[in-house]
Amino acid sequence: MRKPSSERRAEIMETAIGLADRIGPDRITTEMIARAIGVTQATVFRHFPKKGDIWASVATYLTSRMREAWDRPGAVDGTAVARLEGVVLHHLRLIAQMPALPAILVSRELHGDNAPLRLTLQRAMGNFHQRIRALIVEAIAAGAFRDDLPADDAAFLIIGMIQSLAMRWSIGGRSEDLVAVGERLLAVQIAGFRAAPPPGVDA
Amino acid sequence: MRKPSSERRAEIMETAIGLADRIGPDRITTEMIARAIGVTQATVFRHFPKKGDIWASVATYLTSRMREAWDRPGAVDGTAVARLEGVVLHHLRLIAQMPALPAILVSRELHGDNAPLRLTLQRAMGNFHQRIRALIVEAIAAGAFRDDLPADDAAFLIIGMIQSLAMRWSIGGRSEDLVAVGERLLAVQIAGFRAAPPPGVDA
DNA sequence: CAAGTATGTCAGTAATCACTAACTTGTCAA
DNA sequence: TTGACAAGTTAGTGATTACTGACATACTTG
Repeated sequence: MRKPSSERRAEIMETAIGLADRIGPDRITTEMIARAIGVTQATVFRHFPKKGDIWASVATYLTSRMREAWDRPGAVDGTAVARLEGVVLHHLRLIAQMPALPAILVSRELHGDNAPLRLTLQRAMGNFHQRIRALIVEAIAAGAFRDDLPADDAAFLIIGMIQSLAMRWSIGGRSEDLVAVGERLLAVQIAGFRAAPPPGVDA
Repeated sequence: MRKPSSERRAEIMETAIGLADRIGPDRITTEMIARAIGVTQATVFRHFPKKGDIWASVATYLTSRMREAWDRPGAVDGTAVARLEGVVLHHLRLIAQMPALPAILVSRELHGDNAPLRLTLQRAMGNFHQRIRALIVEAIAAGAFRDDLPADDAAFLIIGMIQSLAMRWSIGGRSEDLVAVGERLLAVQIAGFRAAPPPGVDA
């Protein structure tokens, strides 16, 4: 089963991503990848000189997939709030398709060894934050969100909701419908952003 | 340097927790632990027959420390909201003291191999959720939070805020003051819970 | 003080890992 | 058709890892 290198490389990356979900990103061996594909271990090294090169490629692949999801043109119309919901739910759908994503993004395989790679990932996450923050700012300007809402922190709350939901979903047996639960939590969070300022003090 | 086994065991566990922060829970070797303590590798195995036993002990140690933080009697007085803030900030202080905590809690070392251990951790997390949920219910009853707030989901939002903040703090250089940022984010989150129901529709 | 036991070291072992060199086979263009 | 290169295999290597058994030395208790 001979394949052109580009195909084989893609196959190796996809296999690594798939295994990362079940085994854990840091525990995958080149032998496992080779076995899953149906080639010998040495073949893996023909296409990726170092094992770390696989993860570097995976990282750029994942960041591009994420950017795709964030910048999709379909999310251009509608209110800012609707677009915010669109971006968040789209990201959740991406995670549902690729459950290893959160685990890979925080793995030492990517963060521990390789400094430029770490920067790439941090920049990607930063972009996500900026995107959400911009939508929140827009929603405030449109009067949908309270005008004393700190957009920066609010964006972190949204991202936190996504991340922790994904983690819970991953550690639990994936029994729930990730997107459905996310939709519910997002509604609660957005309701809090929408509401008028708190009436008074409580202490 | 001969020590009683209980002391040595504690020393090994603390060293493992400390190394988990810098190296990553899944990458720690018995050699690293031994070296850090100043004994030979074989000594580690005298006190923990299997390497996994170290992590099992660490897990019960961590869960008990967390329970301590959640159930501290000092948090009994004050309004429900004030106690909620107390519990959250106390948990953040615990993380600041033990930065490896989030990484250990989601590591495959604890979740992948050992099924009963996984249950212990899930139960601990569940307890935390219940604790926060109960405080939210109380705050709703007291009129501090809107009465249409779903306590279950709101508790998940709080926990998500903590977890993602801890993760960001860990991956970034720990440059920020974890507790201070947490206080700020928590205020935003709670403001959303307090506010009156959203005035209208946006689409 | 003597003896037993708890703690520690020394020196391994088998398994596993990333990675390599030499050789073979498929593919495609001249 | 053939020559050249791309893709795959075989059979290793040294390094690392969790773990073990035999021996040494400190404590402690009768």
